[in-house]
Amino acid sequence: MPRRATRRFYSTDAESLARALLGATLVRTLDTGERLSGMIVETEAYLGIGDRASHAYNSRRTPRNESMYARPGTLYVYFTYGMHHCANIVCGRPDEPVAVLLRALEPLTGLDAMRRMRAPVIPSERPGASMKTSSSRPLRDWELCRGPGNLCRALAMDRALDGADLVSGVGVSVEIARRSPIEPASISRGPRIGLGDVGTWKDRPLRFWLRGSPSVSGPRLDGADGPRSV
DNA sequence: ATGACGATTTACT
DNA sequence: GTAAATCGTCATA
Repeated sequence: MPRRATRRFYSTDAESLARALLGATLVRTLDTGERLSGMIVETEAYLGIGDRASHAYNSRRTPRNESMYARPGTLYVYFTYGMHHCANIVCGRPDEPVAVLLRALEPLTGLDAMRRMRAPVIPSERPGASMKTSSSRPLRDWELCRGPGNLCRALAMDRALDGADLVSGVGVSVEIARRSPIEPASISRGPRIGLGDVGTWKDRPLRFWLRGSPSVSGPRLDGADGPRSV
C-alpha cells in the first residue's frame, strides 16, 4: 500500500502539512491488534510562537505542550475541557513549536471498534431503574471521527501517545500513509474553530478540509461544501 | 492553595 | 442561539 510518511514529509510549514495530510490515511493499531483507519479530511494549522491561537504562543513551553518542540513527525496529544483529547502532528523545524491539528477522518476500517470506543459510558447499571434510553441514535459511519475530540475517542488516542514519533515506526501504534496528492481544487479553507480571544488570528483561514466530505466538522450551513468555503 | 480557562461536544430553549 | 459537563494545567498568591 502507500508508504509511511517520512521525516521529510513532516519537515515543512504547518499550512503545507495541513494540506498534504488531506487524503492521507491514518492507521491506529490497538493493543488488541485491531487496526482502525480513516482518511484525513479536515486539519488546522498552528503556526508557532507568533500564532496567538497556538499553545506555543509567545514561546510558551510547559510539560503539557513539550512535545510541540520535538522533531517533525512527533505526535502532540493534549487533554482539554476535562473530557476530550486532541491530536496534532508536529512539523516545521526541530525545536520549532509548529503543528497541525487533526480534526476529522472518514472511517475506512475498524468501524466496529470505533463505535465501541464512541459508545457512551453508563454511570451505573442499576437493575430495576428505568433505563433512560439515551436519546442518542446509533452513530452513522461518517460521524465516528467527526471533530478532533471524537476522532481521538474513536481511535482510543490519549496522552499515552503524546510524544510518539510517527516516523521511526518502532513500537508505534499510529502511522500516516501518504497517498497521491489531492487536487488543490477539491480543498477548501476557512477560519479555525473554537478559538478564544486571539484577536485577528481568529479570522486567519488556517482550517482545511476536503470539499464535500460528510465527516468534516463545524457548522454546515449549506449542503454541498460543508462549512463556508473561502 | 486557589481560580480561571480551555485548539470540545452535546443537549436543550 | 445558550449552557452544561468536567478536570488537568498554569499563572498568581
